[in-house]
Amino acid sequence: MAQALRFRQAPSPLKASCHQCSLSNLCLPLAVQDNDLDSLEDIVQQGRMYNRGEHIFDQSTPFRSCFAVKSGSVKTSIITEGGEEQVTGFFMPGELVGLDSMSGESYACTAKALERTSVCEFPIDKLEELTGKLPELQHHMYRLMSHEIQNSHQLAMLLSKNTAEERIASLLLSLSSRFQRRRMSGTNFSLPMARNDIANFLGLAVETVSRVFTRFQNQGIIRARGREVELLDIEALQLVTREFSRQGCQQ
Amino acid sequence: MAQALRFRQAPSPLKASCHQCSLSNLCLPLAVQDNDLDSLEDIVQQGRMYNRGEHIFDQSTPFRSCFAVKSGSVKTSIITEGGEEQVTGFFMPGELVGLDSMSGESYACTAKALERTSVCEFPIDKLEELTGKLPELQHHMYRLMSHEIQNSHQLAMLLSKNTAEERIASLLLSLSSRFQRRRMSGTNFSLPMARNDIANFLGLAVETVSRVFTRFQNQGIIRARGREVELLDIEALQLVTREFSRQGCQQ
DNA sequence: GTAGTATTTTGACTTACATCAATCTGGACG
DNA sequence: CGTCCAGATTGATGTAAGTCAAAATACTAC
Repeated sequence: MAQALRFRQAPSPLKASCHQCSLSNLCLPLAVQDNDLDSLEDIVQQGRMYNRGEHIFDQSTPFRSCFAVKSGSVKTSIITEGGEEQVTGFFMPGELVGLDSMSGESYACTAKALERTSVCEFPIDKLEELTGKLPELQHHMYRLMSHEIQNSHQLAMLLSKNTAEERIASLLLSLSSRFQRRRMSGTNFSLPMARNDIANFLGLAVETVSRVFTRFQNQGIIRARGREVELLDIEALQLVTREFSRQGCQQ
Repeated sequence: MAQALRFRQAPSPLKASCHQCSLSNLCLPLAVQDNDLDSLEDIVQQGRMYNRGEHIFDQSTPFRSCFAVKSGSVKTSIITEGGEEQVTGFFMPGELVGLDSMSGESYACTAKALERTSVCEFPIDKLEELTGKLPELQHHMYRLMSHEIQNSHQLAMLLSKNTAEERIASLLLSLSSRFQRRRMSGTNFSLPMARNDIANFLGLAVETVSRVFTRFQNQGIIRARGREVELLDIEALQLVTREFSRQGCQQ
């Protein structure tokens, strides 16, 4: 009952408990010593719940905070002047959203909840202050941002060099390993995003995504019904993603 | 004469002078107060000169340092297992190379001098230590990395949504503004990279790049002879890059 | 349940760019 | 000053994936 009452006042800054969080081995707490965890808790704010489709922030929002996904999932995308959308990433529990926005006044992208989602908020000024005091946390931030650059380069590579099948196989494998990190099934999961988002992210048309899904299904590599996906043959998927480089080798 | 002697011993760690560097308003010194500049100088090492084609580091090199381009220019690329190359960026004087490598033991990419190039080396452990002491420098590092993520997202967008003409126009405009930042001509410059690198970076075939260059030339938008480029009509180029979004608007 | 809308799938046709092949520079070097 | 060879250009042809159109399926809300 007391619990319920606490959640009612969610929009107001509510201290989160990293100590008790099941994601503490994935999220920022991963980088700090137990005795420093308190100082991290001091700056975290328990964010509110977002329903599917709600914006956590968009490109017109002044940049104040980074957000760690606590439950659910988030899609980030850039909206061009012409209204075109480019999905730049999907974020799952334990992952940090907003690292691409630390160089401007406003957020560099729009973040939207793909399902019912909760986040923890890290006000950037407090976070920077803290990373100045905790070298391991600073180091971890550098690592996270660096990793984000690598991810993005990887995506660019996928977009410029790989076929539709290779791109989709890569995405499925990426999702698989991220589910596994959270001790969930890596072969049997529910896609948090629509086909449309997948298509946009991978630089394909929806129709193409759909066709590849059915092709994979016919080949017995996956089983897909709507957003429910089962990876029947992970090795075959891995083979698909490497098909390209293997051919490059032969020449 | 004394000068000449100093440069002879270049390979050994030689303290660089940020105070006297003409790039101090672009590079890391930009972020530090005058009275803290000494501590930055203390950790910088004057790197050696690299001839065109020489590797500054590659994916097998253990990650130790970030490098600021002092003169010349650098190309970074990822080499896949299959030997395929994906160019991930071009770096000009004042820009920092290696930010994508801060999350692993080895460099995440290979950096190659596109012409005769000199760099300043920032050992990462010393740099992290220093950013822990100088909040503005830490802030600047976050900004740089964040900007790198944005750049990369921008590239992904270009690759997944834009035509060959739009991609090339974007690259030309990006180079133009980067030359201008260094108080050089933004309309009349020499491309540091080969057509091949442009093609690879933009996810195109060399032939396509070549064709677009001649098309632009026939339209009177640019004048190009080999690597020498003159932007005759910047507005037209900007128009090309926005062509796409404008059409998106009309629908 | 049923109506209504959004998402996904399937099929027919088109297109921008890749690929293949040949020719044309232009700078390095003896 | 010609020889060489990597890089750049130009042309002809093929194809993966986009676009358009329509049907099928999944959600939502009343």
